Amino acid sequence: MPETHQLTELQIAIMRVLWDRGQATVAEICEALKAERSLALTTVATLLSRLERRGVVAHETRQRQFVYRATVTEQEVRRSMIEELTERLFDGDVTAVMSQLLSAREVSAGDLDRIRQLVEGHAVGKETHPDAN
Amino acid sequence: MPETHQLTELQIAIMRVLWDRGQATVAEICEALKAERSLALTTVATLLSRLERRGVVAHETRQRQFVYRATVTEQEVRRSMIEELTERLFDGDVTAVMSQLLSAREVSAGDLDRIRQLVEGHAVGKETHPDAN
DNA sequence: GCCCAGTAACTACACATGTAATATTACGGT
DNA sequence: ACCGTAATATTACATGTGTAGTTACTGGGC
Repeated sequence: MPETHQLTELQIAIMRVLWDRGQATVAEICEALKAERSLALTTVATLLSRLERRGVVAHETRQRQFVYRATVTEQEVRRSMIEELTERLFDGDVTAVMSQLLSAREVSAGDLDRIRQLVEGHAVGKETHPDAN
Repeated sequence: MPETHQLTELQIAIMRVLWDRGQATVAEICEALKAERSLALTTVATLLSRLERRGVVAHETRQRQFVYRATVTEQEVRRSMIEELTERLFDGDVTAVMSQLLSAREVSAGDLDRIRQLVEGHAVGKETHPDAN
């Protein structure tokens, strides 16, 4: 059972660096984040310890420095968080979420095409016999 | 324009009561929530004051009791929150969110049909105005 | 062998949230 | 007029988060 990993914006930003690079030192993460937000090294270090306490990252010491890596995948967190949102705010109604997504954003024609394919692909892989479309 | 309304699970639960009923007293909200979580009246009152401070609910006094109502619609909050999630965790990629939604949940054939219609409807009614819905 | 610079550890603080006890206030009845 | 009771207002406290200063440790250079 995957516990629910709810992360804040800043926590996600940090995780993103780890997901993208596989691993990183505090300094590297700090550097990577500098564009969006300028944080002190100690700040990033604190955040990382807390994330480690929560079990979503881990570190090993390499030549006197902590090298962090994520222990949960982006997939897992994405799943957790979209699931939570769907449940809490949309009462589990996937269609409502889709509707919201489509109406609130600019969705290019190409995206629409890919979405169509997703839906079709999903329809095929269903055990409920092929409904005539 | 629309500030971002990020609400926690409990806050959403309270808002839901207001959205469903239009308005409610502290006692009514407390009662409505009793099924999922048993909270003291004062707890609910505190939560409501804070929500009022944040501007998402308002109250009027009616025969000695506060009657609360939401000042933001469920639509607005849904939009805000799904938007935020899409942006932060999915890097704005609507298709990725869709994919996650489809793969992580049981989606009935009926839902798939409705989703198809959503997509088609969207493909047709593009550009002009962001109304509809 | 000693000290510096770079790291990590510890400490700190403000704000939001979940949770509720206690205090205050004021309406309605006798 | 007084009081009890039902509401609200005030106060409190633990936990999580964003943010960072200060302190402690230690390996490498002189």
